[in-house]
Amino acid sequence: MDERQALTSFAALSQETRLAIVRTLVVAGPDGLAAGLIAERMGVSPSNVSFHLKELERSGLIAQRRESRSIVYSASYDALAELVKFLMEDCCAGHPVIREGVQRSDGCCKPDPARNEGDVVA
Amino acid sequence: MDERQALTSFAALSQETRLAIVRTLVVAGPDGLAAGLIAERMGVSPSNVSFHLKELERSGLIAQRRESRSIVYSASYDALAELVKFLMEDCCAGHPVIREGVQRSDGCCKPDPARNEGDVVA
DNA sequence: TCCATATTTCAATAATCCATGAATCATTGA
DNA sequence: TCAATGATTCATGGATTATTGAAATATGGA
Repeated sequence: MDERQALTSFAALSQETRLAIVRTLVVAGPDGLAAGLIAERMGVSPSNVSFHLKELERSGLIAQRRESRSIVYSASYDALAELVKFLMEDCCAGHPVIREGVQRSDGCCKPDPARNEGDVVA
Repeated sequence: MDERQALTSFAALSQETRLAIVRTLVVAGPDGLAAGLIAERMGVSPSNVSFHLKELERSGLIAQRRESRSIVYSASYDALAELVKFLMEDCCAGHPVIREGVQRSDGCCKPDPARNEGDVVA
């Protein structure tokens, strides 16, 4: 991920509705959600959600596909991972303290003892 | 980190000059850099850098201290780690795929065998 | 105290972003 | 083809953000 894309990704995530959309789509999974459903869940107008969805798509954080009459949006897991990576690398570059802080506190980066071979960290 | 702070942090990082400042301060380390030096390195006017520094401080990503005539800014590693964590948790919540992607590709989350006890973390 | 340095604050302007509602486009089924 | 559905686009107005240069504030040394 280049800086330009990171900037637009950060901009995309800096708006309440858009952050909520991304969180919702991440939870929704690869099947995604139709624009109308998203608008309903967010409690915003169709044209407004369309505006934000376009912004998110421009950043690459979500993808769209047409499905009959609906346009279905889904989270781009790759882009999200790339963004985390970008942030981590910038941080790690200067100070390992940060990545340690991340690894330590939430279990997200900690190797899960329950998981077996094929684990990423191993 | 609550959502409100994540939003302002993303907003802070969504501006080219500010992202550059953060990267520079992370590399600079805990000693930080004086505002004037930052302005010089970024190639922007003192008043403009002051505007952006205030924005970054408001988000909590950097901290300031006075040192004689200078005001010295430094990266807030805690806040940066919290932000990465926020992004990771939101991602991980819905899809482990993302954290896997992050862990796998850059070695940032991999424990470094070369490092020995007494490293920053200890 | 007076001056120079380092930085911020302020005011004004330009630029960008967000919300709204009307109009338009694409798809489906009668 | 016509009407209905689902969604986007467009134009507008209001709000926030960014840039600039001048003025103000704080510190340290002569």
